[in-house]
Amino acid sequence: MKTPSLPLLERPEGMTTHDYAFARLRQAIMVGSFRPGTSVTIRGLAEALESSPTPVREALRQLTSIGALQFLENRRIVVPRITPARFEELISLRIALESHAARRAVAHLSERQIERIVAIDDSIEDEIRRGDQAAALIANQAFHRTIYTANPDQIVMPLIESVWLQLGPILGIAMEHVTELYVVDRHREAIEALRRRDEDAVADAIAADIREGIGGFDQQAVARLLKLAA
Amino acid sequence: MKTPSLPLLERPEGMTTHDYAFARLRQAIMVGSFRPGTSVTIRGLAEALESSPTPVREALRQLTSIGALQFLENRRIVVPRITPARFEELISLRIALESHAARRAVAHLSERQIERIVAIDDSIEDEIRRGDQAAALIANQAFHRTIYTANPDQIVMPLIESVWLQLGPILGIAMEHVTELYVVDRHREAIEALRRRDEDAVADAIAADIREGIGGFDQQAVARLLKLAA
DNA sequence: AATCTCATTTTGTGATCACATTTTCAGAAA
DNA sequence: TTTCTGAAAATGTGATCACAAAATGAGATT
Repeated sequence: MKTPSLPLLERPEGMTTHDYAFARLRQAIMVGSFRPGTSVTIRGLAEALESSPTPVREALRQLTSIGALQFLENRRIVVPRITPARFEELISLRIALESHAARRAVAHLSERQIERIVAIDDSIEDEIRRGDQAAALIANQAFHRTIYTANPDQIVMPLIESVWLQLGPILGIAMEHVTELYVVDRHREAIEALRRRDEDAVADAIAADIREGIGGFDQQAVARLLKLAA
Repeated sequence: MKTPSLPLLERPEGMTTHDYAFARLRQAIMVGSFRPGTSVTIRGLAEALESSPTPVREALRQLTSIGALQFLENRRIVVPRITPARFEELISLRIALESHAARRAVAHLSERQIERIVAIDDSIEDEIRRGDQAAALIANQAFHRTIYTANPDQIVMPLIESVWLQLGPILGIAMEHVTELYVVDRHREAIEALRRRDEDAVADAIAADIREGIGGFDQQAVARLLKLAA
């Protein structure tokens, strides 16, 4: 049983072993380090994380709760496989959730926060120029997250991250087979709409950003990617 | 540390201790057995469930992943408190998620399934007549769940249930202070729309059902309920 | 060469225990 | 009466172990 390698992640002092395991595994899945269908073992990950089964098992259980992993009937733990239909569901769900979240964040965004969002958008382009796909992905998520979490009572962010996690594995495959990073996004448009406090325009820009970004893969392209994953 | 009492739940043969603990705790929270702000302990629940800390802790960790519980900084485990603003967020999120889910289920519903949904709707009225609030609540959830899960590739149901769970505690309080059960719902309207395969009408009926049901509480009413919970 | 059998190994599960932190609360001090 | 103090109790954490189920793989059989 080969255990996938885990990207490093700083461990803040005082963080419990369980929280660290959860954060590290979560990030690994989010950035596409695990292939769909990969199976992992508690003991294997415990060893990789230099800890013991108990906290790792708790982390894995949490990850299944948010759809990032799956405990099968035969007690095997696997990264869920993605079908073209499931992929399409995930994309349409992203659009529904994130337009909703963006719309409800508009009223809470200060000029200051909008400037921060602009800075994040610039950093995305930096990472793309540098060719660091994983960093660009993280920055792109930060762009979206910063908008949505401007709403202080927001409940939706964990749900959105759950969908991101479920898209992680296919994203990892896509990154491997794309030589040139796509630069197309609707971030400028979203920012302009934020400045105008135009909720409809913000929601539309976010929806278009998703649809034309990862959602832009047609069914054939997804099927091709998934074949590569088998 | 008084441990809240848990509604009984059948334990299928072969179900692991952890799965049983999770299912039982989840249902308890879903039907409002736990008050907002209540704190629970691992050992207390382990005793109530006649098992040991390990599987219970895993179940609690999962429940935090879906927003049903909260591990505080000081390591206390509590049922999240609800503010009027949070309540409003949850309702608007329910509407966004469930209209989306309903819309995407329409094409998959067979006549047969629609008849099953009608039967469930009848059973809701039975339970209301009988005065069994918890049973009516469960049946109402079954009504919604049956519609949404007609879509076989659906991803959204776990997210919807997460929102239901977060509404559970305030629902429990509401049930205690409402003598007569409200019978108003838009189920008939939704069923008619399903029969016509009218996606927009289905989405509208579901949205109205939520808005006029639990969502119908205005901020003042919610604040009053929450004061009762303190 | 393909399939079957069975012993070995691997793996998830759940109970237990030691430890450190937090909470509780009785008694002293102001 | 209120506040402070410190010892005892309660609690979350994580490592370990025994157990049962599942997976593995070598050797036998067809």
